[in-house]
Amino acid sequence: MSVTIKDIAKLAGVSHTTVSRALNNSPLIQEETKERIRVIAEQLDYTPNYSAKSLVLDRSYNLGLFFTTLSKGTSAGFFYEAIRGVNSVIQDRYQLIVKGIDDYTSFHSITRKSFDGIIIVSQSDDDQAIIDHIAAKGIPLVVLNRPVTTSGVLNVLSDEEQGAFLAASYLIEQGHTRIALIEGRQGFKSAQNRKDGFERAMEHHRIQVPEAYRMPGLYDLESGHQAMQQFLTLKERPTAVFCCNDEMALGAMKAVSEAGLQVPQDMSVVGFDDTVFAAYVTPALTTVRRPIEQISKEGAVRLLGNIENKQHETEQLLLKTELIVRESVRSLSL
Amino acid sequence: MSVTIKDIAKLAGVSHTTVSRALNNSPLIQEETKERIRVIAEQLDYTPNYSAKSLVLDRSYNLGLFFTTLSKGTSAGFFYEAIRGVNSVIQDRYQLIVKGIDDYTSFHSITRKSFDGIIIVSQSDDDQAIIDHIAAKGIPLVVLNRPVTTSGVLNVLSDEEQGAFLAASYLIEQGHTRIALIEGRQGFKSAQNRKDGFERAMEHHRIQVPEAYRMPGLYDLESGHQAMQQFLTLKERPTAVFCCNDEMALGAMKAVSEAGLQVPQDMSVVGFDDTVFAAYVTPALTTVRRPIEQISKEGAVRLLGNIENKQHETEQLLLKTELIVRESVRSLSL
DNA sequence: AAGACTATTGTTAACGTGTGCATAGATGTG
DNA sequence: CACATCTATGCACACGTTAACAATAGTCTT
Repeated sequence: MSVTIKDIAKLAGVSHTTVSRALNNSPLIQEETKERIRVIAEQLDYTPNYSAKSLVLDRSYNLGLFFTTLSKGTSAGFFYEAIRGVNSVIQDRYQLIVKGIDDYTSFHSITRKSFDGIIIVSQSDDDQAIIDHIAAKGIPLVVLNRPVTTSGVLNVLSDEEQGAFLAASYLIEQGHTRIALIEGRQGFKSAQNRKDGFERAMEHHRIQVPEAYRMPGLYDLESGHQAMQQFLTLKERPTAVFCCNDEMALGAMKAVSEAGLQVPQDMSVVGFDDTVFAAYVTPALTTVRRPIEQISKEGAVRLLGNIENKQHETEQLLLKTELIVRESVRSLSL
Repeated sequence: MSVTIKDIAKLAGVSHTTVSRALNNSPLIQEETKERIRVIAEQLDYTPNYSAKSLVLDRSYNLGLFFTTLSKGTSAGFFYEAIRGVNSVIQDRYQLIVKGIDDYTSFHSITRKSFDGIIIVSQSDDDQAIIDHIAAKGIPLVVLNRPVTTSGVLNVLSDEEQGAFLAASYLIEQGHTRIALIEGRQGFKSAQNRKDGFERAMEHHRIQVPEAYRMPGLYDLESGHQAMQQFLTLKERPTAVFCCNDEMALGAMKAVSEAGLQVPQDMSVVGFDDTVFAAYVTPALTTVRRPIEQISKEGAVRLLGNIENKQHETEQLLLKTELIVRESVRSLSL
């Protein structure tokens, strides 16, 4: 049996209502009464029953943090940074409930009663279904990492198209003209954005990219590895490869060294994400940094604001990406 | 306003009691009545209010997944695999609440009412305080990744001492005698276990490790990098370095190549954990694999069993580690 | 000093669900 | 046919908390 406000009330010789008010620091209660009740609560090691609170206050104290998938395709570093960012903001005001969207067989159980607010770290257009569901239920929602136009939904993301443009342009500025592309996972919005930025840079500088210089990828080490192996068999090899994330870049670099070649002397490589190990591989990887932790922090802050003020500040926040030049690209212009 | 069992009752012309029983598939209710009620519930898009259920059933439907820290020292891959493992087991029966133990200012709010069970992924002896608290409250608990003897607490971990022994012995078998150690983060149990395994191998083969061959580390890239830089300044350098995790090994390898030397020709390196990138760095890293995802799955399965059967199967499950030989160690015995 | 007002506390109902007990009807039994 | 038994349902209360309203005592005003 756990201790309730009624137990406290009995000991303090007051009604349980007074105890409730005292513990919630209501101005209605005399200061000395409050103090007396607080002391007793402390002694009894009282903890409020949050189920009861939730029932009457119509708040769950739960915040959902949903990823497109937990089981496939989400990179560990991304996942980690996102949770860290959100966690650092919510502190102990809410419980953080982590879920993979693809684990839901039905969105039925997602209601106003079970979540005070939801953060979706979205990697795929397929997430639109759950976004619509949540918006329809009127649950405060912020979508991170992917642009979204649903009305009433907050949106925080980085400008990945611009980042890819930067990286691809950098390759061109270093004198490369035979440039290949390893694409991201099919269906992930980021894959499309990064490819778009790449294409724009190519068109802008009037560089042709033959079909053989394009390979699909899955955002993992192995697919980057395979794609680069493919490029290395070509008669006229590319001199540089733009990889849509760092993990594929690492896999690609592995393939280069296995073939007895060197990065960047024989092949230049750029990645995307600036994961923690990018600076530590040899050669250090030139890549694009996007502020995931900042995105998730901003998202959480905005969500909390939205929950508490009820005001729908429906704006999209676009954070800039940054090219991090290291050692994996050779300059051909000298 | 959301729909409740009373709304359904009104439409079905029965009492809310009957609706409650019908939806919980009680044998007391006639089959056709059940069906009629189910249809109406479906039409109204009824979802039970879990706060109310929790209040009366005294179950929270929450499972806590606590890490020693979210903000410092936990590696992304470790974190990711642990969450995946647990998530794959619980499916939709419970909500998974992720927290960092160091975010708690007080354990006061951790009660039977707020968690049906808790999984602690423990990396430090300091976690004993929260373990004691949870055990005292009588909440079903499983501790992963670190040995624990508290009575009534389930425990699943890998035998890291043995893994480190394997790896260190392997270095010796390859003919190395000047072997250095980069230790794990101070206070983390794994750091102690791995060091112990290393020491045991050295003693077993009667190999002396001078003080200059031991450096503290923080489990991150940078500390591995610094430690190796230190070793490289020594007059009589080690020929091999045992790093207490892969990230430090990667940092160490970086330092070697920065010094114009090569792994494994000039310096052999072994890591620990077999993180995803271990196979893809150049040279591929020889390391020790421990089954984190399996540990977290086993842990979750046992916890659920414990919650539902109430039987305390207080056993410790020790999973074996495995040496993964790749290319980062040179054989001196030829 | 009577009425109005204020400060503090208590009474009671409500949130949505589950369950022990009562009840009514149906069925069986000798 | 009287009684026991069984089946299906309803009634009333409980879980722990908050909040609208009521009540009491004290203070102020004129």
